[in-house]
Amino acid sequence: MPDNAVVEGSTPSPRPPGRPRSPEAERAILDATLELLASEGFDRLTVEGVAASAGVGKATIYRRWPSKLALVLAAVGELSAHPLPELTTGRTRDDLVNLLRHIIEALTGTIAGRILPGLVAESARSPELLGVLHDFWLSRRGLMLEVLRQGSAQGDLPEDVDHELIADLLYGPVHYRFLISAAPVGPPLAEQLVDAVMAPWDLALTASGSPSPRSTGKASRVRQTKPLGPAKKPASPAVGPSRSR
Amino acid sequence: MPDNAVVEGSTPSPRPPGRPRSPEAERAILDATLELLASEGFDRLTVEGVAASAGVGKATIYRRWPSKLALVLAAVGELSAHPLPELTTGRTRDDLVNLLRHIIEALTGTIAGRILPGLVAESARSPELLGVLHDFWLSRRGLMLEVLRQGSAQGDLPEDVDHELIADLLYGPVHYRFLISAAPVGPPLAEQLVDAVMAPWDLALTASGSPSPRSTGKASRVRQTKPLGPAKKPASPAVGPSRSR
DNA sequence: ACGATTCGAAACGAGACGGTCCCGTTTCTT
DNA sequence: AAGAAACGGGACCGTCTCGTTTCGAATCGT
Repeated sequence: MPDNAVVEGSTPSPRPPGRPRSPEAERAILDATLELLASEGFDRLTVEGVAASAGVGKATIYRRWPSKLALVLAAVGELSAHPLPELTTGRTRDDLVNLLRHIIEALTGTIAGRILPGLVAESARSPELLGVLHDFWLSRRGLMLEVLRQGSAQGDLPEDVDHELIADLLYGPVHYRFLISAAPVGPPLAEQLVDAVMAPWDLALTASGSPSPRSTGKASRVRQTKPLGPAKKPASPAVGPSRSR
Repeated sequence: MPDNAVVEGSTPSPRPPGRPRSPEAERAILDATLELLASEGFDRLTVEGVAASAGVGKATIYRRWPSKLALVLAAVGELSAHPLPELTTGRTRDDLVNLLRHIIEALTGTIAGRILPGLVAESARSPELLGVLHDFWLSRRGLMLEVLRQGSAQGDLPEDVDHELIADLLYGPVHYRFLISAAPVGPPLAEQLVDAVMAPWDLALTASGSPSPRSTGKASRVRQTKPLGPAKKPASPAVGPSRSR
């Protein structure tokens, strides 16, 4: 009978007696879980390691989450609550670039990116984890699809284009370079991709006689697609911070 | 210096005494390793499991490979030796579609696709595994880059286009859908991607002054994409992307 | 002040794993 | 025929991990 945990929200205020659970401990546990998830991966992550890294006892963890999987799900679920980018500048190209920059920043600049590879592997085996990850992706992808629809409505993109395919055309290379190829992934990639996908359509649209007032000015801007990527820098985030024993 | 396994063939004929190692056992071990790698992932794969699944004693495994990692590396390395697609039809679009179909088939129809997620996670932690995987990708990607260069030379693609970026535009969505999104990945995706990337360029090229008219209507389905002039001889002298360590 | 409940720390049993070793048997070379 | 090495099978060891339990101290509401 170890659980019967916290069921707040609907109940008024039962005010359970005794010492309340420490919010700091909870934060430390979740943060340590994410950190170890990034450095060790799901399989190599151990509850003892989380406890030691968070400076808490193992019992403190098991008092809150019944298993390692539940703990990881809670920690990863927190990532989905991260703020989504503000956009809606109205200009299709800029919105797409911002959206891509945002995901690139998330991949290369936050823990989410370091956790992703391990989660991809585990999600193939755990439906619950797959669901949590899917929420994360769908919330991002939804915005892009909205921008694409808006772009079609504004004449920046053809109307009959497959928005899902365009979204994959933009998101795919980012994740491909990040996960599989060791090619560098940086903010310039966002513009390169958007230009590569939009610029030819722009030319085709303007040339085929459907001039939209906005696309004309933009075509000139888009005209100069980024020159070839100059160099490749070794992106090796390999870190081996904590060697336990 | 992972293994140093059987290096026969070059040596004259020392003829080691005793019973030779069984080739069947070696095959069974490697096959079982790939199968368990697919179903369990790297971390959950156990040498005992491989031995049991292969109908072999554990010692038989350790007699050949010194560690679990070496065994996995050998098994994965075998995948890199898989045959690459015959292409060089000379028609850029068809070559690209074939190339994409080939990788889609490899992902969805062979063990390679089932072991990929787990390997992606582990490769972030094991440089050796990363190298083996990289050989696998580079051998494929090299072919695509060659087709793209040929396409630029034939006028099917702009000359100043970033071939690396185009390759990522084609390969990225495939792996993105396969690994992250749960979207279906099937042979039709190959044509969709190639058309989405090439068709607008086609229109842009024709509209920007190329005298050869073709595919006037909607560009979403560019069926017949014949090269402009007489098909230039492919002149692909011994396509040799053979990366061998 | 008091009891309830938390806290960090430590230990526990059960089980899995990697890797080694030994067994009796089989298959090869000399 | 003899020896050498590989074979499948399994016992074994040290280590690790999980999840539970116990402990004294700290902290809260009443």
